[in-house]
Amino acid sequence: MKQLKFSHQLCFPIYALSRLITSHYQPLLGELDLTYPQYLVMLLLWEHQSMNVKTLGETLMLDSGTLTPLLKRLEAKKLIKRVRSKEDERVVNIQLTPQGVALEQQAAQIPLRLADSLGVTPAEVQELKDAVTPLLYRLKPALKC
Amino acid sequence: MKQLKFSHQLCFPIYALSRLITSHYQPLLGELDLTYPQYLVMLLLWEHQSMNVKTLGETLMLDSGTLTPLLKRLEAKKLIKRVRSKEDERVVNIQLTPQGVALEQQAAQIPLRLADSLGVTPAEVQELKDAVTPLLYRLKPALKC
DNA sequence: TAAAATTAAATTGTATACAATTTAAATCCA
DNA sequence: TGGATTTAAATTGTATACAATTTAATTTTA
Repeated sequence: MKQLKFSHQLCFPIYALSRLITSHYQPLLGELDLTYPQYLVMLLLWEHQSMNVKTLGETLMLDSGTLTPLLKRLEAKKLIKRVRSKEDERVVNIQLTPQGVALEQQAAQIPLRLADSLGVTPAEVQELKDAVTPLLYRLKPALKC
Repeated sequence: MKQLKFSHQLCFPIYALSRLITSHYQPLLGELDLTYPQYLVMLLLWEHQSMNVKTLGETLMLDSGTLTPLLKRLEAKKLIKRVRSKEDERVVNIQLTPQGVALEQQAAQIPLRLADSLGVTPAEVQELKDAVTPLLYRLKPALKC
């Protein structure tokens, strides 16, 4: 059945490439004792200082079922604090601790080291981003979240 | 720190798009009681009849820690059989049951229905595959597996 | 305004992923 | 040939993902 041939599948290369890139991050992030999703959260906090769980979830396209335990692990490592909002008790704000702020210095070289590990040129990176990003944000509204 | 800006990250769009596409597969695969990685295994078996765990792992870039429990679940659903090779007792061959063979008919419309769900044109699909696939197979040898 | 509906997190349960180790079988080679 | 090495799966343990439900707080609205 031609349409079910494995090599015809679009999705597999994206699924496999995602895991492959993550595996290249792993030794770099391991030096900081972070996983890749934890690193994404830290990137957002370094940029925005404080975000709540809902906003983190919208940006990363992850739900509270994934984020709550992940954030508890970052809290256990003393990189963040989880603070319930005074104005709206349903909301939990995530803030960096001094250790969380300080970790940014150690992370500074990761993007360059990752590109080196992958052996990709800036042009290739841009081409790939240009191919993937529009589809991602066109599809995103279709999600329930 | 400019290089750590979230919007500059290459990897996130690929990571998020992979999960987003999988979420579009989910309702279609749910009709067959399959997950996306289980569907990938079934695609390979429909094409090749029999594959061992190692070959499945090389093709899907998954290790036995992922595949062994996944294959046990497919076996519990009576879609496959796990048969230890007579020639080499270390090898486990995966074979389709009659139910596993029959499921291909029910899966026939999934690729078209997925493309419809994503709202992508064949040209867009091809462009994306062309951007992703070369990098995937260039990076693959760097993996230990 | 008080019950109904909505919202934000947390919780529960299932299924990947993957590192690291273990087990058992096959192969190497001194 | 027989111990050392290698190989294929399985196992163990940790960390995502995500559907579905629950809990608690806020907002809507009759």
